[in-house]
Amino acid sequence: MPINCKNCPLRRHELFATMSSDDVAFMQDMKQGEQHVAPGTVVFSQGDKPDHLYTVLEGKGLRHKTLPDGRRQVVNFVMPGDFIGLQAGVMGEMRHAVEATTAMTLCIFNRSDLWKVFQNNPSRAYDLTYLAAIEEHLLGDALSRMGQHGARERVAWSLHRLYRRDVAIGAVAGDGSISLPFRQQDLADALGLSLVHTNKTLAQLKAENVARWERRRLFVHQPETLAQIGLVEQLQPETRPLM
Amino acid sequence: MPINCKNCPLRRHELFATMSSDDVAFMQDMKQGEQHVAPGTVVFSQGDKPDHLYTVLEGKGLRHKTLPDGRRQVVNFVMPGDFIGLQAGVMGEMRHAVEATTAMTLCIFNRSDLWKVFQNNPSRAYDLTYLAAIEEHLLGDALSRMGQHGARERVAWSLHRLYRRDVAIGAVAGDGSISLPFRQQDLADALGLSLVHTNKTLAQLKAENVARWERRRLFVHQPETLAQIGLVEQLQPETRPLM
DNA sequence: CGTTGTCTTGAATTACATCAAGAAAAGTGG
DNA sequence: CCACTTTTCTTGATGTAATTCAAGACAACG
Repeated sequence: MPINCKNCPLRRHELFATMSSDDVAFMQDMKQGEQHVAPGTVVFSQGDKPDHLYTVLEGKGLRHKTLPDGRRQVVNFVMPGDFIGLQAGVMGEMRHAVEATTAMTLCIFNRSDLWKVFQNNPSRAYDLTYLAAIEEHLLGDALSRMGQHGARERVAWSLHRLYRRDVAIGAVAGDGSISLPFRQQDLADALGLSLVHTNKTLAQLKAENVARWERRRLFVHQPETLAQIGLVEQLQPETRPLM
Repeated sequence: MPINCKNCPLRRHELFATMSSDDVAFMQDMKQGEQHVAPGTVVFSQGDKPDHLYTVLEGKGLRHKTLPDGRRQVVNFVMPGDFIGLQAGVMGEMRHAVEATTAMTLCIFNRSDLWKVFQNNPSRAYDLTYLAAIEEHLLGDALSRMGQHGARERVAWSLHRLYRRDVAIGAVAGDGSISLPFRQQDLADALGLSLVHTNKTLAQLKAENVARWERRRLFVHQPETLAQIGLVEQLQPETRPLM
């Protein structure tokens, strides 16, 4: 029994921009159902021209690019509320892969309906552009970190970002930890670091009692120390559209 | 005397997707005029909430981010045909600065008209999303290069990309060179390298007679050697919307 | 023609990668 | 539930690509 958009639990969080009830109804109408995928499932492959686009309702995953020489860059981590496949929807094909790390629940949309959004619902069309712009902004940020900062800053920055996002959707356990179901190799591939060096940097943050990542869970003991190390600027809480 | 969109010289190039004459008329109607800016002009500052958006008709520039610690990341190079300010248009404020390196001619649009595009012209609205998606793709690519490759690969990749783009718009001089009016420091900041190392890498490519960059002009003597070094995959010629 | 910005080159230093090998988890099948 | 295998994590030692420092040459500019 799929969730009704009106009651979508994600919508409650402040992270997501409020929608008019018309827009909610519109989305409900476009929603084709839900899909559950197992951990490790490749939702999109690089080069895919998929028929469906998805909003992530539950679970976490990775976006990554495979380069001509076989190396892998993790472009982003996929979190609940993310809309995936827009790039292919608009450009024709996926330029990166999306892989589920945990089990995921996906809200299904038809790619062919994308055009109808632009024709019939300007405000939702605007939100699609908004989403693409946010993605661009996030990547620009990541690029800057990679280009200008060292391993310690990068690791702290990345952990901080993952933590903030989960806090924003209330995905914090009683012990204050969040789910971080990735391998150190994934973080290394995201930050352009070697596995070994990533490991040593994480060990350092742990020894300083700033943050501890083990058993697929991240404990941030000193959030703003982490922010300091990661050179995170004071940012007004951002909101983003939810499709 | 501003250019009429119908006769816009940029539109002729295959790089840019063809537009219906209705869309051309629509753009013409939105066009507020043209602006000429001198080299060094800051078109947008980071944090700006500008009233205007622009299409670059002539000239080149830089998009860059200033980080909390003062370091600078060049996020992209701005070329004729690029649409700038969309991020602020949709997100409210610029997350990076845009600076003219040469004199530039800009086609002016009102930010307040952006919403009208979504309301009245679905196909142009779609193109805006397309542009944002392309930007995202380019940044993802850049991120991958930075994360996974060494200085030689990065420099070659970047030069190749700049070269390809200018070839696509026919901006190649009789001697086969293109205009590359940046400092080595700018390239270094784009690639996350030090000025010194960037310089030495360029010197190496020059010694190998692959490419030579001097006096603000780039000569690519061996395009596909450059592509090889830069690990550029065979890509079908992409087209992009022109606003 | 001096002043300033950009480029160039060499030498010293360092942050990070690579190599190697063992320890701890996490799966897998009986 | 326990052996067995595989994956992931951890740590030390060594190597190297790229940074930083320093100083001079060249261009551009007023």
